[in-house]
Amino acid sequence: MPGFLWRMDLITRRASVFRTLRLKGSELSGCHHPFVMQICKNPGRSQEWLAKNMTLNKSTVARALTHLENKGYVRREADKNDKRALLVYPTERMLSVLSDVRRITDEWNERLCEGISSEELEIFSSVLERMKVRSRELVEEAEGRSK
Amino acid sequence: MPGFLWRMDLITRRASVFRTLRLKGSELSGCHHPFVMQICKNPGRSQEWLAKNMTLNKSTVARALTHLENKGYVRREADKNDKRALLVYPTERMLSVLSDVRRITDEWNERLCEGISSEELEIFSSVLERMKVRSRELVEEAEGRSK
DNA sequence: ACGAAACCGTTGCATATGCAACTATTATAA
DNA sequence: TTATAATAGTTGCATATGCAACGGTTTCGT
Repeated sequence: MPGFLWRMDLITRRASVFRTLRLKGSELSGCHHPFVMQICKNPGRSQEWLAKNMTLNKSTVARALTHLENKGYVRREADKNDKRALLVYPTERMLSVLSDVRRITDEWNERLCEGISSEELEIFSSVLERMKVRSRELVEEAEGRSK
Repeated sequence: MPGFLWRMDLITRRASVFRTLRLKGSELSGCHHPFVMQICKNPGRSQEWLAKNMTLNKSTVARALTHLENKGYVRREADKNDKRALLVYPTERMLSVLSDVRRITDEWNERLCEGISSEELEIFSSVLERMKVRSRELVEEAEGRSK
């Protein structure tokens, strides 16, 4: 029972610090890493889709993408079937930094798990996955209730 | 192996959204919750100690405490043994909102765990605790290396 | 004892993020 | 069909957070 919330919060913040330290000199800040991952894994999605799936405000997504577009990391195209939407695609440049992003996050994940048995990790991963799903439900419920 | 980092990041962000929604009308934002918890649990610590233990920049802590002090939630006293340090104490007002903060975070934690067996949660908690410790080591190592 | 280094807090500047209001487009319902 | 509601994106404003530089204090090495 003792506060999963605060412990995850701590670990997450430390992961962010770790990424930032590993990124000195890079043009991309640690905050852009999730965008690199999401956009490369899901090319051609709308900003709205990205905001929902990353649980970020759509204005945050819009501004991050403006920045990434100016730096040449993404391309945005109007959706032909829905003139409201902009579809986001990675450029070659973004694809070329994907491996760096992966390397840093993989290093974090691997070293974070040192000394933990694979059986434990298996269960941990399974629980984390269910919590991820559940967290989405809880937020949607809370959002619905507040309207 | 599949990205613990991003999943924890998502869950953590959703927890933040959840707290914010539950807080409509309150004077304290979701960002202040960790301060309430830490200061009530560890009264009389320095800002530096809080920054280290919350993995926040000391300027962030300083500003949050200025805000909380102005609103009457904390009291800061100069350390008699070290004129550099300010010791932070909760006021009655902060103690009176502690139960609300706990209620919101407890609700999140409990509902996040629905459908997960106590055996699994036991292991999850144990792994999370080790990751918390390890995350601190990794950040300290990365900080040392970057100097 | 003294000078250098480390430590603690503050402040200026920059970025990240959120909320609410707005525009334009699409979908729905009467 | 037309008015209304829902959706997608942008922008102004506010807050949260980080980094670096600074000033005062303490510690350490010589």
